[in-house]
Amino acid sequence: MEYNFADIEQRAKDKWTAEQVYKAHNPTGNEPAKPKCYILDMFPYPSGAGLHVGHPLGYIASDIYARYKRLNGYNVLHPMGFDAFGLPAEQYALETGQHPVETTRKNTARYREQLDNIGFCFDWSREVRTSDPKYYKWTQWIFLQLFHSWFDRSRNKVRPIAELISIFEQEGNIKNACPGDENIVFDAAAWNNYTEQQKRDCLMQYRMAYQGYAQVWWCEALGTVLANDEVVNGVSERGNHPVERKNMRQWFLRITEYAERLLSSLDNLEWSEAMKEMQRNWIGKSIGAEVKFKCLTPALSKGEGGGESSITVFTTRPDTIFGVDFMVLAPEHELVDAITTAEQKTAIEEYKTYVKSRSERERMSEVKQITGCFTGAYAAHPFTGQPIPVWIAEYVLAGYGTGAIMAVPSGDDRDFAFAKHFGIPITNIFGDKYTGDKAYSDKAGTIENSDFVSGKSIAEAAALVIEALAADGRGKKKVNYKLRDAGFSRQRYWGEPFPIVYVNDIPYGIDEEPVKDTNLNSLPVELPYVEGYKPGPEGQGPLANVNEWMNTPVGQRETNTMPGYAGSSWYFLRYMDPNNDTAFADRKATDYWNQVDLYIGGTEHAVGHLLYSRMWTKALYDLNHISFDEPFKRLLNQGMIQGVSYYIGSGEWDNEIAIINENRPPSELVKFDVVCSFYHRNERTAAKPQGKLFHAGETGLVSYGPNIRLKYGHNFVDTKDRLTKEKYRQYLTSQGYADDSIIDKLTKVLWENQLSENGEQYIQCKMEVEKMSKSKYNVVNPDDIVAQYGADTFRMYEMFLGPIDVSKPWDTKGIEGVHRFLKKMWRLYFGDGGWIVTDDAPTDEEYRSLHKTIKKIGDDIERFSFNTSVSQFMICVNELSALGCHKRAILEPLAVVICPFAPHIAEELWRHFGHNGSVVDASFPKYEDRYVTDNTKKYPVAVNGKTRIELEFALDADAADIEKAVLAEEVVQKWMEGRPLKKFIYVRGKMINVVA
RNA sequence: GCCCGGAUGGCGGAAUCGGUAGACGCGCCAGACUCAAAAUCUGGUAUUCGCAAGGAUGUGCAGGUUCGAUUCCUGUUCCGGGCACCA
Repeated sequence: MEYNFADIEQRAKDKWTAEQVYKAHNPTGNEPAKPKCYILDMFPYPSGAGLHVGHPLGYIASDIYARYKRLNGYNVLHPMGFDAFGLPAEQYALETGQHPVETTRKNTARYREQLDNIGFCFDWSREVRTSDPKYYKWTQWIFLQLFHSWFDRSRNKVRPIAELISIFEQEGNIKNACPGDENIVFDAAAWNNYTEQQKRDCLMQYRMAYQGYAQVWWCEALGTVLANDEVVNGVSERGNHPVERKNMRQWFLRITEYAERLLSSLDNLEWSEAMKEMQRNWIGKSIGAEVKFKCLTPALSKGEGGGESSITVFTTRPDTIFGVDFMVLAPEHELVDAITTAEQKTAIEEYKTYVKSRSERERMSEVKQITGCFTGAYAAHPFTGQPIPVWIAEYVLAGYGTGAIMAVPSGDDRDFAFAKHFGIPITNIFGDKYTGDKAYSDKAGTIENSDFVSGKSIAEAAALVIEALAADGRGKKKVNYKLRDAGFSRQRYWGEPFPIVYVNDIPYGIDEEPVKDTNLNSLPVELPYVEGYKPGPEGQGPLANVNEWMNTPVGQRETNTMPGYAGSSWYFLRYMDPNNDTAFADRKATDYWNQVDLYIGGTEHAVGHLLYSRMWTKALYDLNHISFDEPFKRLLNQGMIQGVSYYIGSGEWDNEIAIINENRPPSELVKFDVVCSFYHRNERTAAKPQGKLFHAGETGLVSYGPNIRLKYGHNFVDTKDRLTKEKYRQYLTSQGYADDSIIDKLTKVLWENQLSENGEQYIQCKMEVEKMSKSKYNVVNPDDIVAQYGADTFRMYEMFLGPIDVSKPWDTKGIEGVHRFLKKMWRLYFGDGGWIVTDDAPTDEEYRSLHKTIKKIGDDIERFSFNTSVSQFMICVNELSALGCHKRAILEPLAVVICPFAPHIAEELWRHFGHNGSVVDASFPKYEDRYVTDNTKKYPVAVNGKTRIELEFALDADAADIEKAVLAEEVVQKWMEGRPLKKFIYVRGKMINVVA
């Protein structure tokens, strides 16, 4: 009886669906108490390209873990859903004229089909989609909670804004400094005299969800704001139009208030150190000082305010203050215009224009080219009073620290390079340590040439400087975080609308006066269905075009929408109670399922999604909506599955210039045709003049590199990466080139001189590992693999490829081995005539094979080493086959052990063993110690570290006896070469080393 | 540029706590079965010297610690991910 995976898998799937075996139950109280286990995958964004074999990697891992936990008696929650709002769907809508609702529906259906094909144990009855109004109703609700709350620094938690208002009414903000603007200070009387507008403005500076200003990429030609992704080489990806940074009013989440808690509670999470480190670096806590430098600019001292103006800098090295030779402001710094002298005005304006065209990334990465501009202004050194020149430069970012730095060129590499470049004299404050060739940035030694801190260590000097500055209010100790508040507005259509209405230009939540009593007050605020998604006027989102939606009798609705991470910041809570219409989830459900026990996803979410989710969880915890303040107890990062691309080497097209034009006579431009279809948008091979990307049909000049991409080459090359003439013909046909003359033209340069062993002409292709993506023509669809080999083979092969957390290339060729293994396993159970399992008593050897496997699989699953599990199954089946074992006592437990990996075949075998229920509900077998421990060990015996012989001893043998036996050995004597024994090393169960 | 990873045969990888480097699989080579092919099975397969026995070398590169290093430390090269509006 053959291993007919198609039948087997269909039967298993039908059973699972019919009996709803994967439905997870929230406990009702009178059920037997099972420990819970919440296993979650990062839900996918349903793109139009469908799933490729890389996507399910993490899902298979979580599926194995979920099934294993269930076999071990846990109540398992393992849900799946879709992150369905986002930019790509809108982009696609703009290009094709299909509504995002439609494309999203189609794409999710396709994803669902592909996922179902693989046999996951997801409880689909709990599916969530972030773009479903029933879901985003609660995204909006949580936004309102954040809008209506503030962070109480003294209690280190978020509280309702109503409580802040009563504090203001009684004592002003004396005890609660304003996080949005430290200069806002008022007492109760002042507060009570504020107008409504003034009160709302003030509260906005406290809210966890607030409005402020942020720089965005503005594209005049497209009339829209662009994502970083849509800006390539300084121009818009669509149409190559110029772009610039523009300040716009935006919503933000005040995540910075949580910086310290986000940092400190990392210690309790079972995440990889690397992942925690990335979050720590992102939060970027640094301890230093804030120092005020008085401005010496005449223009300012004459200013109308009359008060002294000063530049505040943040520095992590207050000890180096006597080495300050110049100061640098971010070009966007608010003081720049005020302090710039008349002579420098033009130069400064020019420089600011240049900086507007630069991304933050470019500004931070640039080290070779040093740019900056002198403002003409000077500031006074806080101790010496010496004038210090004030510059602006792109390497200082407005968003970090105070947007201004004190530059110490003798102690900082970048300051040093800047000073050298602009010829600014450098003061040495490190004595002999500073040579003048480069900055001395080591944090060791003493500070010199520095007045009252000369001769002091760095720590002592820093403390003394801060003390001296603090004495008269010119500075103070300061903790700074790199973390910035999260921009929460998008000028887009396909996202959650804000539950905000502007009344007299003041934003109100729809649940508060004066909106509360109108018909606008109910959630969700539904996204209106519109035909077009063109940008609104003046950089507003498309919703600004929908007048009947935007304009209400009470006021105007907010026309921005929420960003992609809004819905994904809390979805793990919704799975616990997905259909609840009166709360985001019932408290009983969230108390029960609690934290996610295991969360699996890619490292690309290290600082975005994972940080925002943690913040939302903390806010909901502080406001007493849930009972835990960290969402993901344990995190596992899966690596990427990369694609394998094949290239045909060719000298002929090297550096050739051709004109792209589809209407040219075919006879002359055959080469170009072929090249173009191979090369389409492939930056590796078609150099893009002037940074341009070519789309089919565009016209321009292209020079070709020496490699041609063989699209989907894995379908054509043989095991030695060779492309035979026949396969090449097939390839051209698949690309729409049926004309043999093309082949002849290409033949001259492409074919190898020698024929293959089979006497065929061939091209030796070059294999390369790249990202698996549609644009690289190397994607492999899991559906094809499942159709050819079955889901069980696919699942096991994905795991067999390598460790879950590292990137590795997909190679379809290797799948045969796993498929052969399953067929071989099948033959333990079935002979030519059918079921051959007997009730014979197993031998000791058979028991050992089984029990070692049970132990290894359990251990491996617990440490997520799934690739070695697959190896162990192979070893076990090889052993049992060699022993001719067809015994129930061995094979029935084996079927259960393999169930997490290959659930379909396990279900089929379970049925043949006569069980009515599903194997999913079986129990994972327990191993017996006596079958997994050995009594003797073959020790490798080394002489001076080199293994020379293997000797077997009992594990409980006496050390002295072993030494005697080893030294008596002829081979050992030979390698000791007559030298006396210096040391005898014996590690029980490991090895023996004789040192002579 | 900064932060975080990774590098082991022709290929994917194993070696779980510093203790026999290359498990398992692919590919390749040889053989069995077959009219033939497929499927299946058996044996071999890091490099190198040697008929063999056996020896030498070998985990990106250069050092270090150790009786012993793929594993720990220092430096370095290359590759991948992230860098705040892709998700």
